[in-house]
Amino acid sequence: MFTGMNSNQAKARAAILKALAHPTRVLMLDALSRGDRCVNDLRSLAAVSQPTITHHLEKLKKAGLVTERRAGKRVIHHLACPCILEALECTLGVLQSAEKRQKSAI
Amino acid sequence: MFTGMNSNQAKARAAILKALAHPTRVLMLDALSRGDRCVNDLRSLAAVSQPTITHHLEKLKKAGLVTERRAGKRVIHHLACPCILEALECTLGVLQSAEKRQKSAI
DNA sequence: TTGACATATAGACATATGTATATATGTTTA
DNA sequence: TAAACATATATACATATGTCTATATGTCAA
Repeated sequence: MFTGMNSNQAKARAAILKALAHPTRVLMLDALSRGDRCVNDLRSLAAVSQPTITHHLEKLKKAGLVTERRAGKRVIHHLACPCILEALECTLGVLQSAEKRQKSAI
Repeated sequence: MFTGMNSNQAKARAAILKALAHPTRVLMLDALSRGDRCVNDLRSLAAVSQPTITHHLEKLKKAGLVTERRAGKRVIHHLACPCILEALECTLGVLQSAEKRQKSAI
């Protein structure tokens, strides 16, 4: 009998997806996909305070998506797992098929 | 100048990722990837009440991930956008690379 | 048409999340 | 070493989320 994914696997996967599931964090990962950034660089992506950016980075680090290193005054953040960009990418498919459904419904 | 993803794109993508980002919903999507299911079938995946399952399905429907049709007493749910399974799949890569990091840290 | 079954809705509630302000810590440079 | 800059931590708070129980609605079958 094939029972599919188990509860622990689902929990682990959901935890990673949760780390992605915020507009600001999506923007941060997108930026990091094009190069490493310090906190201040990332801050310019969204209209939120510096502690809020730090907080979002904390979540990404805990999920294993981002690593950091200090370089002088700055703390540089790096995309630890570029494979996660596929998850970002594949949301596009959902948006497009939703669009298609809307058009055909006219 | 290349500015990457914009705020609206990020919001739309995050909304879809948010719909995925719960253990029960991950289990439901995994089950639906192997065939259509009614609410009661899906209920057996997790130890939660029927209204809670209905609530999770509502979120998946709003995100455009799932569609439904009535068949007699049952309401059958269908994976509208199988491409979203790639997002589930790619979390595996993150988990594995986290595992690898832990081992090398010993 | 009544009873049984399947699903949806309403309402309540505890916890999680995202945000800000104020402040502390760490690092460089004058 | 003092000032300036970059980041982190503490705290508070409003809103979102996940869950339940109770109840309503929809559908079939006797």
